[in-house]
Amino acid sequence: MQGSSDFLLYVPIFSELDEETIEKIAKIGTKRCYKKDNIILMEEEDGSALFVIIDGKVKISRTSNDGREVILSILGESDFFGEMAILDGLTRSANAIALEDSTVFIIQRDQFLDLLYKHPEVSIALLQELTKRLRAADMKIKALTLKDAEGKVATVILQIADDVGMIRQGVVEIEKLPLQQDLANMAGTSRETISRTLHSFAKKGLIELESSRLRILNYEKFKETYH
Amino acid sequence: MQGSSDFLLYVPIFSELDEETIEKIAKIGTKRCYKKDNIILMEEEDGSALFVIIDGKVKISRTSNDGREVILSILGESDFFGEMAILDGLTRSANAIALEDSTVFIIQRDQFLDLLYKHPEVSIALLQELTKRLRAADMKIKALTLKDAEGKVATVILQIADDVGMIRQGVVEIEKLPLQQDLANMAGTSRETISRTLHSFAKKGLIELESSRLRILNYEKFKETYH
DNA sequence: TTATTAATGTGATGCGAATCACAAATTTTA
DNA sequence: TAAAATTTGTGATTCGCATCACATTAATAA
Repeated sequence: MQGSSDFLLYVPIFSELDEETIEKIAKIGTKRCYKKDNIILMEEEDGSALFVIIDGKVKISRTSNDGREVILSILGESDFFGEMAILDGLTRSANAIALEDSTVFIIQRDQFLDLLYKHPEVSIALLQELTKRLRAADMKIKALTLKDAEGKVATVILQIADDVGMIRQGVVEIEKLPLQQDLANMAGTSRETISRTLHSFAKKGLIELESSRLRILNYEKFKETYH
Repeated sequence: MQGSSDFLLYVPIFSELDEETIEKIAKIGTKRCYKKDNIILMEEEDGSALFVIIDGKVKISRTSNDGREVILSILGESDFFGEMAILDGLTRSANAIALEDSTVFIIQRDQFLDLLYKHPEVSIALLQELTKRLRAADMKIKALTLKDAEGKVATVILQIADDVGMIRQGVVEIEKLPLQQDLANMAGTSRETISRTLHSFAKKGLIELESSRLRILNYEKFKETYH
């Protein structure tokens, strides 16, 4: 059945595999749908699997005892998660919640480990992906440590732009900016500060806001100013 | 020459390899010494290699334009660094500076990549190590985002305890606590706050301080309180 | 040992941003 | 399309902690 496993081709860690292997992977996994706001997996839960997002958006977060939340990342189509628990066998350290109705492809731990042993190129690709995430995490730590609220907000905007921004002649557009509360949970500031800062950026002519659309008017300059 | 490559046995990513392969690795790399405070590698520098610490301590940090520093980690014997630039080919994102006179073992990029392809078990072990680092990074992001100064300091102390703490009947001892300024750069607070917070912990009976030695009197309770 | 430099302790002050409070606007649903 | 529920905007207030300033102690060099 041609096309049924196409989505796997766009997953970075599988993209180097030949068609036959991709088909095989498609068979060992299962698809599953999650409604908006539903929990895909929970902190401290064990039993592990790799989740590949076929369609939708998923929020990866950690929460404190008193219920406050840090959003570590927002993942979209062909991103994956759940690999950490598979690799080190420890319990999960984060939650995954569907931000919109989402479909995910699930590969169980053993099958995935098997894949790693049989196809070293998957390991290498996975190493590259983890490296990318580690770089992003280090950047975030730097921002949280050294920057003021304005700088933190800018860093989050840039991160989202890198993830889902559309570039059109120097202008980067984010179609559906997350809610201010979510931005706050990503930036480590308050919701009110997000509101004030975005408007201050707009006043300075750095960005343009209309409803949930955000345009970075001069991406290079913005990056330069707040990198 | 027996013993010359012993240090490689304790490096997690090599520990699964047979003696012969270890010997081979020992031959393709070179040793190098760095005096205290010397730069081992610099941000934005390219040309990559894997560095394994044979002896000493190395500080991995990032700096802002105005010279302020975030310490991402402090590494010791048989830890390694430099793998990110190797894996994704991008320029370095951090500095490495010798905190004391240190000896490192250097494997050039190509040789290391070769090793990864020929020995999948190295890849898997490396994946585990990167996962561990990612977990630590996520924890730090959570602490920086959600916790107050006290919580941040506690998190750093716990991290150091995990890295180099000696356990003796429920008491965890850190022999050589980093300087307050370095602790501040790790915790994302000021030097003064480190001083005040440590004394406040001591007053509460949570820790004991004597010169550069720190004892966490009730590790479990401390972890519980500030986790 | 003494002199010099580095690291730490601790009060006083000020500022950035969290929090509170509520109005306005937008989105959802009935 | 109106009503209800979210989400956003924006002032006023509070508070944590960075910063400043300097004394004290510890480490290093002379």
